[in-house]
Amino acid sequence: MSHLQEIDWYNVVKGFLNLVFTGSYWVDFLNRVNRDADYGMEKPGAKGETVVIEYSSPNTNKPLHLGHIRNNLIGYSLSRIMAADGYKVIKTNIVNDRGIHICKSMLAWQKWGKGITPEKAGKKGDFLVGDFYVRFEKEYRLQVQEMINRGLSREEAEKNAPLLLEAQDMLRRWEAGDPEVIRIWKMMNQWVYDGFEVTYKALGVDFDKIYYESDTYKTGKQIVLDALEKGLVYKKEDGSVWADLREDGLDEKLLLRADGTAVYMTQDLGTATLRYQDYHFDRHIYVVGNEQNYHFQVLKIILKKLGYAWAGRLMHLSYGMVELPEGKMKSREGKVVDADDLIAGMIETAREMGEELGKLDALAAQEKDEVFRMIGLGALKYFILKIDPKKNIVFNPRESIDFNGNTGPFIQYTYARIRSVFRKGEERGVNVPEKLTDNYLPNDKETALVRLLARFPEVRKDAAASYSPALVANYAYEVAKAFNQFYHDYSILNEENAEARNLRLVMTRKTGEVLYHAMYLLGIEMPERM
RNA sequence: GGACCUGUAGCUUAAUUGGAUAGAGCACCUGACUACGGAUCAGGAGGUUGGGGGUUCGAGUCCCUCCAGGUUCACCA
Repeated sequence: MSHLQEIDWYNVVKGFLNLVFTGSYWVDFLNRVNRDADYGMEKPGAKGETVVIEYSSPNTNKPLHLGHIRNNLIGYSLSRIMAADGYKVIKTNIVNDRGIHICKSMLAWQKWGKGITPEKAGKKGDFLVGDFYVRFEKEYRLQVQEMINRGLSREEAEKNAPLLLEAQDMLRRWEAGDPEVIRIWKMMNQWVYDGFEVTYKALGVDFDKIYYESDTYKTGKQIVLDALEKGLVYKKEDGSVWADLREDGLDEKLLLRADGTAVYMTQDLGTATLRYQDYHFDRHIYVVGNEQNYHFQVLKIILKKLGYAWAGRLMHLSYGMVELPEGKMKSREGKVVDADDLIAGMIETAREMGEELGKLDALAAQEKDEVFRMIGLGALKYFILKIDPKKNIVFNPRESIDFNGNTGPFIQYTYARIRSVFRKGEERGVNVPEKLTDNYLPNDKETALVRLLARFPEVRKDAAASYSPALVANYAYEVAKAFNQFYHDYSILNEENAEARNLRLVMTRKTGEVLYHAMYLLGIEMPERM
């Protein structure tokens, strides 16, 4: 033990061997990483493997809500974490633009819309379409109740309400290519896309490739028909097509309806195979809520049954639901935390707090807006991402999201402080040294910070291996906290001992870089001042 | 009913994957700048890790069982 010069001393407590690194070990570490501005980050693609990450996956019949925000943030963060782990990453989205849900909105618009458009209504298109979805649901409920009053059972009524039959008929006409149905469908979907675009942009997420269910279901149908020909799946008397999963301990699974139309599973079979053709991925991660665990279990089994060797490369990152204190969010009943509102509200809160602190009064209005936007979004994103993805979140809209403590703004603030130090340093002509000597060895607070910095690559790797942005978020907090503790007790620029000042300069710059990158991995921007 | 997930301080949560006295933040109380930024820092109080068994040197973590909550088992997506 004594011949290892990196070890200062050791002791044994309750069967544990404690090794304490020497101060010069940490000086060496800082010298090793000093000039590497991308310390801890791999080059995207360096690994030579491709990972496709699907997230967002909205239905086109309503605006995005808080649940989608969690999905998007996890997916986007994960894409950056995987890229920083050396993967080539393809960010992708499947738009569920087809199906009975959109037909419901279309039908309601046809019946009661009087030709209204987002322009005429002065409303975002996704909200307008969502209104008609709610309207359909309301009228449908009325019809059902009326039928029950006339003596039908609830089940019969729900199944045979004229509005539902009309919507189902519309879906059949859509799949048959009826020009009028297609026209309305295209028009209303476009309204929704335009609305989504605004939300995605506000949230700061994007995609490399977007798939549309209205395309992929055709591939899916073809796959099922081919499998039918090969005898891998079978047809029942009524003409519906099924896969038998009973030897896998599951049930039978419908793949095509009796009328030949596709179901959800059909299009996902198509989407997966199209993506494999497009990217020959080594891994494919679906960021989808845990309510679809069964779906993805079945998807993998069916693909395997159909002979696709890459079925084993599909992973489902199953995250928990976001609920309200009164229970699950329900779009149909309008009980949701709307994404646009939440984002705007966070930015507004950041503005109020910022104006009150008054630190940015010297900045132009536009610059201030930009900072408040970063802080509001930083608070929201960090709040969501610091929680283990697989846990459910209960979000109480009446309790505001914190800006102090273990929060995004705390970390942003720490970064702004660091930037401020270097701005001041430049004014005074202080430079960060190329190399440190070990004439000055780090004190306790400095050592605590540096050893945290040394853990960054490992934390980043763990986050990639376990698909967990939360690890990065909590790590960033620890670093920021350790820095603030050090910063409170010691001077950097004002330190008179040049050796000590140099070590602090190197360490502080590295802290700034690590915080910046860690937050980058979460998709959170860092302001130069706040 | 079957399958899967979750349960840690009033609230939000962490725990190096089986390791040391379960660690933070919010809220509550008490303190700290003529300093490079107080959205900060220091301290106090707050825990039978849902209950009970078991596995072993050692369990918040693994196994069994019960309790509570959630999801799913659709010719919805």
